[in-house]
Amino acid sequence: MFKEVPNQFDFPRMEQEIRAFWEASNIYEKSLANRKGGKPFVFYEGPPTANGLPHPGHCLTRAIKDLFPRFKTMTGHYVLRKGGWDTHGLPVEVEVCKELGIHTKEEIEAYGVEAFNRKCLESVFRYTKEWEELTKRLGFWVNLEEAYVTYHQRYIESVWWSLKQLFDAGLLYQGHKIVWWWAQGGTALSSGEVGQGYREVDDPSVYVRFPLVEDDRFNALFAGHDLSRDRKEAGSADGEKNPLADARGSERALRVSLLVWTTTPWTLPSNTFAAVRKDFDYAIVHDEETGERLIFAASLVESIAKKVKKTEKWKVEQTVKGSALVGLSYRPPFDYYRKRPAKEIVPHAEPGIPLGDYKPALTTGGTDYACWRVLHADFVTLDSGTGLVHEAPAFGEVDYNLLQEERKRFKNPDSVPLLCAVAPNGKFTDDAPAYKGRFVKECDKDISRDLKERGLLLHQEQYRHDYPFCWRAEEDPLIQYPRRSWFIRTTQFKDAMLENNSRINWLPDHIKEGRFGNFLRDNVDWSLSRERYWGTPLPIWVCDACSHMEAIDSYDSLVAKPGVKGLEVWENAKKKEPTLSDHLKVHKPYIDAITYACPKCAVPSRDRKGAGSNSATTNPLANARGSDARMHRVPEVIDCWYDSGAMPFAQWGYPHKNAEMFASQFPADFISEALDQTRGWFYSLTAISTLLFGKNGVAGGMGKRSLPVATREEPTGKQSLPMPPQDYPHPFKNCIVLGLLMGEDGLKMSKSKKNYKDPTYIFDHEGADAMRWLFFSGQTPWTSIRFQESAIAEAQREFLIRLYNCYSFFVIYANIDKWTPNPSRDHTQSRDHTQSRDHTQSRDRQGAGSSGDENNPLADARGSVSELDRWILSELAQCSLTVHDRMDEYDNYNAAKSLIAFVDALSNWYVRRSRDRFWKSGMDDDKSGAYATLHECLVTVAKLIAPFTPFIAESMYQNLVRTHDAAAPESIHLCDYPVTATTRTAALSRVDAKLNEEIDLVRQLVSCGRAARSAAKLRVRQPLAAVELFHRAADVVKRHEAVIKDELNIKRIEFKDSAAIAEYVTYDLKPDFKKIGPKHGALAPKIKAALGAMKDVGPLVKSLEQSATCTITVDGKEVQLTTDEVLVELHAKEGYSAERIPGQGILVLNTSLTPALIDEGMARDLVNQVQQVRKNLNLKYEQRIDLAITGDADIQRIVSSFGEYIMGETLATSLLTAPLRDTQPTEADIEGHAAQVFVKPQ
RNA sequence: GGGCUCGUAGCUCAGUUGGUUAGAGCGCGUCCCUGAUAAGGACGAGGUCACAAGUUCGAAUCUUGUCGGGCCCA
Repeated sequence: MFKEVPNQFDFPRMEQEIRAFWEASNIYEKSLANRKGGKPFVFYEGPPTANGLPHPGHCLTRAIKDLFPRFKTMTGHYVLRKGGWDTHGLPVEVEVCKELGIHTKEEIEAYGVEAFNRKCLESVFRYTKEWEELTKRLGFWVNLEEAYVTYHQRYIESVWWSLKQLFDAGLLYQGHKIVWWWAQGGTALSSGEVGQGYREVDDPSVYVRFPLVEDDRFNALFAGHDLSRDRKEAGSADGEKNPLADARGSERALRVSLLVWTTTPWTLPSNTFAAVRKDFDYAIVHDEETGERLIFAASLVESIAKKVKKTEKWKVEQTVKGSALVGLSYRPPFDYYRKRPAKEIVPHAEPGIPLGDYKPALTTGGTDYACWRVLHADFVTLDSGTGLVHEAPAFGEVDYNLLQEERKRFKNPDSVPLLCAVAPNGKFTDDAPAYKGRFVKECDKDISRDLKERGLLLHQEQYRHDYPFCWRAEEDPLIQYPRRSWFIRTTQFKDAMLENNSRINWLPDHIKEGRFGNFLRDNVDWSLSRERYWGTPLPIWVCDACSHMEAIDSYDSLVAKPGVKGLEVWENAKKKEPTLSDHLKVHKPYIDAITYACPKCAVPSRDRKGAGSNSATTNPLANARGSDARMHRVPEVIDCWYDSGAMPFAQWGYPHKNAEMFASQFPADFISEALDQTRGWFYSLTAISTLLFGKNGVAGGMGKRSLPVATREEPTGKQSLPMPPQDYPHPFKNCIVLGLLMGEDGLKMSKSKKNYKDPTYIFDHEGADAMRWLFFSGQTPWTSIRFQESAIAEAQREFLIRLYNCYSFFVIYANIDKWTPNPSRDHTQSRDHTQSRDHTQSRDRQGAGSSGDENNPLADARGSVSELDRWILSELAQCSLTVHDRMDEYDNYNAAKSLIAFVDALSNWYVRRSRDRFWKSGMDDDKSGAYATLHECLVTVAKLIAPFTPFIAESMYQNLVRTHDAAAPESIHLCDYPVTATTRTAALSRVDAKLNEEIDLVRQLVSCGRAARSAAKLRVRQPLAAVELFHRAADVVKRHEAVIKDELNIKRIEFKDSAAIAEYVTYDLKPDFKKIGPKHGALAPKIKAALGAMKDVGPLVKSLEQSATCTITVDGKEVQLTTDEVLVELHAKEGYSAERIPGQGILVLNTSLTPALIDEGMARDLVNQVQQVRKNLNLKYEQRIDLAITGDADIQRIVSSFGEYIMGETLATSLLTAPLRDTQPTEADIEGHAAQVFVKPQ
């Protein structure tokens, strides 16, 4: 017996029971052990942070992360699923700060970094329980017990190792990064924080003259202009001597100025360049009044002339492209830097030259001014300003990038200085003596006044725009400001990363060239360091005397350094509080306390040449003799994205341990995260892997084979470290980029709006399977969908409940008939791998399952004579193949569609058509064939959906298989998938494509028949004499005549030939554009029109039928069309209950009724009424009854003539036409005749 | 401001290398069926495929622009 399946099915409760079973029986562990030795399928878990509660979005990622590993496991792969947690970073610090009620770095330091980081450690696992519960209820199988944790010492040491590789290869360097800086608080703000603080304000907006300097370029540009005459005029207007004239340039040139616009006057003292766009048009405007010439964007001349009331005086003398301006040299608005000796600003500059005249060497030969030139920049626009942009690279990120680009032109990039007259506290430094000590924003007005007095200010106005302020000190404007920062030279690997990317299978594929590809093409060096507290400490130690630097790759190697000191800080803390996590010792502040002797300073100076930078042989005593210079760690921690991107090796502690494990689990076959991770995890994985293990990678690339071992100071193991594969792609081959989940209202999910249901609520109401099924089947995974409870319930109805109904139907009748499956069925078919160890449970049955045919225990199903059985099994085989093939391509959406279509066919055709077979009494071959077939379908579908909806699949399997076969695998998740790579061919042979096509046609034909009935308003219970049918595939229809008659409740099908059908139909001819389009071109629509305009297409149809061609006249030309170029459509003539059947056919309903047919219809109505009564009485399906029906003479007649039929259908053992005693009758209306139905259970 | 992406029926989503009649489910309406009943079936209404221009014999599909949503970066 099968376990009864309740009508009121409780999915959530079933799921909890299944989960308990899995946990009690260690099914997940067994599913791994079962595949040990199988081909590995490598999955990487992108670590979530557990310091916040999981939300529905995490359900989607965790569901898809579960789907493919389960599928791969069932197809024979060994799929390790190591969990992971991301535990570092600003979000954690922010949480702790909230808890402590503090904000700033000063407050954190006042609280104590030691105590603060301990708080962070406590905080990161605050919601672990919730995460674990979510993971388990969702059915996500992942090893959380051995999850990697980014703050663990072992993990951090792997990260250190990788950073040391980069450092030693010169890929880790210090530079500047322009950050949004809260000057009063002395801290940088994250982009999220900056975003919160934007406010609309009025700032001064100034139009400033940058007078040009006379040089070759200037003279070339102004060769045709007579500037001397203007000088005289100008001289008389402005005074005798131009105060700006000096060595560089002449007064002649100073009469021509660039017109530059800015809303931050305070950045002008630090001006370094002016930027134009090469392809814009610039006007040289001559002021006929003053004689001066201004250069700015041609399209803005009119509007700016209006502003300064020069519409009459300004004349455009010439228009040039921006490219003609590039290279021009100008006089900056302030002299502070220009007049200072270059050597003060650029240490390697030769002495005695002012910065204004400093011309360092170019890589291409020759020299150029270091500062105050016109450059090209893409970001210049004409939306506002003058088309000429003032560049102070210290105070803008794009401006800084421009500086970096410019530096590349010079032999020594540092020749171009980063001018910054502002201190970190937001006040001017000595570099701008006039404003020294004043907050920059407060100097705007004075700067404008100064410019005006010196004749440099053309115009000034107020400009309203959005500007960020500090979110915790609303009156403090933020400024962009350069900070020292550590960078990884990722740009050097840009091409390698692009090559790597080109091999990755991205889903959807536009990510490859779109979002991710663009990001790689625009790659800038990775800003690695963070001036924070809770993170992986940057493992670089610097000598306080000579600035020598070393990277450290493990705690042990640090401790082994000569003259190491400061270990006691950690030891004392641990002594004081023995429960302190040992992982903290590699964190701030303990790690910062550790110092050691500088190996360079330690050696007498004459020997220094010989001392390598990472020499471990230096005599530790040398320090005492030579110097007391100490190596201190730099204060920064690293970007936590680096942590997560290092997980391919760091999760195993590689290379300090687990080298083989790493080698066997690299690269990943499959990862998946949401779209917002493109520049996060996807990038950090790709960048780190390419730099370390790519073709020119520093830790495994070609020509660097020794690194993993050689850099270790004390190789502990004797085994050599296996090299990771270098072939791209790595570290992941396939990546599904998920869409983002929106709330019920289509907007971003937000706790305060309460626009989404909590995952737990869904688990309790609809269940995890329902949610998973929606994710997998509702849309492609990269579609951003609304997370709506109703959608989950709907997906559940459409598939899970329909499947459940089939399952329930089977169990009900199989139990009634005491039918049991043949237990010799094999559920573990074959292995994808040959070297597998014995699989004792089913070893002896292996042969039967693997070939999948004659000897197969399914023989009783497959050998069935019933066409219906053969058909559904063929459809089952087709569906299994499709699901396998789609899943193999990571296409869960179309796999699910195929499953939906199959269950629809099973439910709405197979089960419905088979009812009589199950209901008849006794047991014959047909009936047992039907049971075996339905059982086979249900078990196979359960296996097919096991990766999708693992709970209901398990529930069905346990009941359908395990109750009768104790030798079958303990869980469905230990079974083989119905189709695997090795059984694919066998599965293919089980598909009878012709039969599938035929039944498909029959189903369509029946559907048309129903439509015809519906149009004639004839209920299906009313039998009809005949339909008249014309169809090209009449032979197919004839083969399935009985089915069609039964489905349509008709007595006869009359087949008509094409001559007779003309009576019912008209023809419509249409061209097949796909065929005639390329052939006839512009004539195609005219052919259509010509065909449509013909009054009688009969001759054409006849011609097509006889000779497969026909000829029509279009535009006076004869055009020949062949059969496959013309679509012949049939239309029923008015007055017939007729329907057109796809595939060229027509069906006409004969609607005339005879008394006999009416009687039969009423008999069926009576049966229906009796069944209704049975149901109301809650009778068991197999309950026998005594039946009586009373009514008028017509009813009496029908009961007596159809008595046997009625008794058979209603399981009545007697049928009377007089009331039954002690039984309440049920009144029934049979086509207007009153009847009373008496039902008495026996 | 830049990059990417989406915009198709009341709702949620499909739509294969451009082919002239754009689909599914839900919802709605009418009807049917019901010994699977938290079902099932048929039919119907509902779409200027965001808008505009262009390429083409032909555009939901390709190109450009505009508008709107989203993500990422500024």
